[in-house]
Amino acid sequence: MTSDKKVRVRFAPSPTGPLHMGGVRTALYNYLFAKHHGGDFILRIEDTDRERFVPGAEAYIIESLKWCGIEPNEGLGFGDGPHTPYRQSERKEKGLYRGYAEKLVADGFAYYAFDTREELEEMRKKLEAAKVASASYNSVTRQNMKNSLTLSEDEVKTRLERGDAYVIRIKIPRNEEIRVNDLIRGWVLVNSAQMDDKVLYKSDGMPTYHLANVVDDYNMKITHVIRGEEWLPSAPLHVLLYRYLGWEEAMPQFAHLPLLLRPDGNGKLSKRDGDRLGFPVFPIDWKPEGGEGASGYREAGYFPEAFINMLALLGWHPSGNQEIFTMAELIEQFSLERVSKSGAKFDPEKAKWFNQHYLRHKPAQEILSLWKPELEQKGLSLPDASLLKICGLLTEKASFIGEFTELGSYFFKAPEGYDEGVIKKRWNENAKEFAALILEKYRSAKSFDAATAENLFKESCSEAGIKPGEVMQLFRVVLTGLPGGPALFEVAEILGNDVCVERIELFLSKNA
RNA sequence: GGCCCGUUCGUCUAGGGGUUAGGACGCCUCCCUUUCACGGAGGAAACAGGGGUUCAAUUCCCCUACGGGCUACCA
Repeated sequence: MTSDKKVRVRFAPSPTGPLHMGGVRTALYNYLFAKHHGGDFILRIEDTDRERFVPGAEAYIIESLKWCGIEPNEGLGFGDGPHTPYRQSERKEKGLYRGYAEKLVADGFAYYAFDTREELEEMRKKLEAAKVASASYNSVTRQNMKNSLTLSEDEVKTRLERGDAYVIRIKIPRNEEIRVNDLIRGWVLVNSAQMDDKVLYKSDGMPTYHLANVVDDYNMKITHVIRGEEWLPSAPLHVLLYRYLGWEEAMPQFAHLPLLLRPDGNGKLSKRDGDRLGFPVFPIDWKPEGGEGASGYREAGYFPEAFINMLALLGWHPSGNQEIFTMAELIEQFSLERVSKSGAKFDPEKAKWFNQHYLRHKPAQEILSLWKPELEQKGLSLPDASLLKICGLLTEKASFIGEFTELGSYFFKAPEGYDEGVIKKRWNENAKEFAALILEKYRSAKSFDAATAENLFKESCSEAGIKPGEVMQLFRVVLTGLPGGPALFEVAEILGNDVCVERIELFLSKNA
């Protein structure tokens, strides 16, 4: 066990595009685990694949984590730290991987392979034609390939000196039981006969994920590797690497997280799902330089707390029935033991519900500050005191602040049309009498608040000889144009009696 | 195909050898309410199938089915 050591975990994405919500969840669980144990959370960029590198992806990852409040205390974009650099391409430049690959060769755990892509392709075709179960470069097939195990020492030397292209492959033993202890799944056993001689060092001079990952985790003193389930099949390879490098004592513990599945059908959630499903799969908007972008939760109007809360519960569950969690509560309660084993499709409806919940529990002042930029942009203004009251009323009707402007349009301007159904049903002789009465009462009101507005309304009703219920909705339509909305007299108070009078007059002018 | 992982309401999940199998979202009904929403009270809704083990299995074991992942000089 490594329990006596300070917990250190890392999130190690590849900058091959925007980080999708599954990646954010992996980062979140790493963060929660680290904080729960008073440990460190590190961000490392695994950019060993030059071909898939996407400009802007790295900045996107950093900004996403910041928006979510998942702040690494060490790593790229977060002040670096004692193990700088945190970008694998830069670590490679410093020669941090090469030596380990050479050492593995020297120790007999790896070898040089000179096969061309065509030769590899040919081998696979042959094996497939022969109906071999796994057409791979392994303990059997390597005997027929061009590598330092089959070539003479002289030829290998000549080829290396001549500068022939080569890779370094791990020499997987022929038949050995490899055991991986996964904190979520328990022991996983794999026979090495099923494994292939994975490339550790590429011909372009870059280490592959497997080598770089193990070397960095060791050097950065990582104690727990928490990553997606797609890595479970290569965990035995990593175990072997720790062993061959002589680091078995320091090997981190593994925890493979269940995958986030596509809500609509089959397969794991992928970056390509973009906006296709009708909701975002990314934390924030992705706007590549030319290419096609995709929308994010931030721009869709989600609060980071809601997004995080929703994500935390997608694959992890506390022992009780609590569903609403602050980050601090998540940190306090999180444990890998309570992470589920099976993949999760997520439900956009529930995400919305979380947002609605957080919206309702936010102070009006904070909501207003979030709404204001849109109001200013659209040239809509009212005194803050009124806006604050409007926020209070609209909060109960909306799931997102983005709905406010439309939902409360009548606070800013007189209705341009009236709900026809209500008028047809309620605009009769009695109503006309009521309208004349309330117009006068509102016009001469000395002070005006919700209670006054309601009292005057009721007086008008009784004087016109009708029940309030008969004209209540009509009156709402007169003031707002709409058949539904927040408490009517609260609305009237915010509008003020002058505006109410104007709107009654406007209505009468159009509906004589 | 091979290897690995998984399978409780539509979805996220709790639970665990004997339970009325619990909660949440969504859906439906009722109450509150001028309306809509909120809130409150209810309701419909699940242990993939087959074999074992056991007095007893949804829970443990095996098989099958289904789902997922991996199978690159990608991560």
